[in-house]
Amino acid sequence: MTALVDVNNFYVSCERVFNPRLRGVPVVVLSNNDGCVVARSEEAKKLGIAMGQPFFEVQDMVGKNGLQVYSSNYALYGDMSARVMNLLRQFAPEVEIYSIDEAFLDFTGMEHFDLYARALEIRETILRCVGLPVCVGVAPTKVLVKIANRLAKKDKQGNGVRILSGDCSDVLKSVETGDIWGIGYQYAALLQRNGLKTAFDLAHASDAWVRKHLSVTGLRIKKELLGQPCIKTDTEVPARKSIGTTRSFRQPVASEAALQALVADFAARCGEKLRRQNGEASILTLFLQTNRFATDQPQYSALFNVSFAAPTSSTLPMVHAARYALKRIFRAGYEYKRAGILLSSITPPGNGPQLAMFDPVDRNKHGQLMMVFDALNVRYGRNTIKTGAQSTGRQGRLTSQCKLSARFTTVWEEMLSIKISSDAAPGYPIR
DNA sequence: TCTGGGGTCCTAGGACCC
DNA sequence: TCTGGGGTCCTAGGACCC
Repeated sequence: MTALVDVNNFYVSCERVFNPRLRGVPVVVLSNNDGCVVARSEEAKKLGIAMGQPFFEVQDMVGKNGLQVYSSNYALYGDMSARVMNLLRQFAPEVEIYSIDEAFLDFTGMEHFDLYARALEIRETILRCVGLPVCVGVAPTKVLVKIANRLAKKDKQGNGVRILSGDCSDVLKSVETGDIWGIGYQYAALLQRNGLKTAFDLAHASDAWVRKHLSVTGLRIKKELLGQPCIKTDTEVPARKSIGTTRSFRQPVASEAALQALVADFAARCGEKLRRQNGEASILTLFLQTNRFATDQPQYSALFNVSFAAPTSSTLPMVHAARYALKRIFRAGYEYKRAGILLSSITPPGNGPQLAMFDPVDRNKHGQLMMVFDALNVRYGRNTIKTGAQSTGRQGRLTSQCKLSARFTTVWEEMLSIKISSDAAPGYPIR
């Protein structure tokens, strides 16, 4: 058996831990650029706000319905997530951290325990120690445990725990195909066209048909619905196969000079992420896009790959490659809305392909330099030291964050302070 | 006016090898 | 008329996840 622990409305719940006034009222958290809604409280869902909906479409609810709005605060959410994951490790020998707010727990061999009581204990522990509400599903396969967790969340009268075992036919008949983990919008439409409406229908379709139309991934989902585990629990944190830094700009950017600085910033950020996982990359990709929603404006999008002579983790050749790539694909006369840098073909140090006889980058020198870069930037804050090609920070913010809460748990100066009056706590010394 | 960011896996097709 | 078999690697594109 496998358990899935998932924090309810994670980003919103994190904000509520430090601001109890947000409880019981509609709250949403926005995506990076304050563009889309990425988390909603139950009250916000009831107002009809959809996941991924552009914020400007619901903005009038701020005044009309008392909607509370927050920019995403990844420093806070990342730290809260780490606290939850640490607590979960005491409940199972193997924990797979699947995303920032959910984890699979391997319950193999625990079938003779009271799994329901154990799931309840997980829920109570997380709530008591971190202040976050979670739901727990338990089932024999990952696809089924996703369904169990979803049912636990949907049942408002229940206590946040749902166990699926034995014959699940009735449950599967109540689940629409689009609500199955791994069946997205396109596959759900395809299944619908072919008369498969529920998880039960998919589970009993022929293997050959599923394989043909939904590829091997679909076939695995089908078997998991029948209780045969096909998707392994992976507790090792896998090294990333690609690393990217991409941004949509609040104001479109037309000048090549401004883009040169921005792509240098993205490349430098990618280098930091790559070094954190102790990898080297062989390929750098730059892409540029105009605003695809502005259909009345001329559209252009392009992508350019640069291969390094030898795999590298140094920011300097990355910045150089990014600027070179921009020179190759930049076209004047367009308003660029989005750009990004991707690193790929990532290998452990010294293991990647070398494409040239001589590596133009002095590995030792760059290695030491980057250690100093990273140490300074960790100690004194991001971009304390950077390459001359990067932006100077004087151009003003390119992205916007309208309402960012404090980094309550990771920055001393932003820690929550509480005033206690002597009337509120008679008999206790006030500090 | 306004529309995120960061990933993974799979498939088809082309180029190339012996 | 008729034109092999068995591979690898790469890329682009499509699907999905949170």
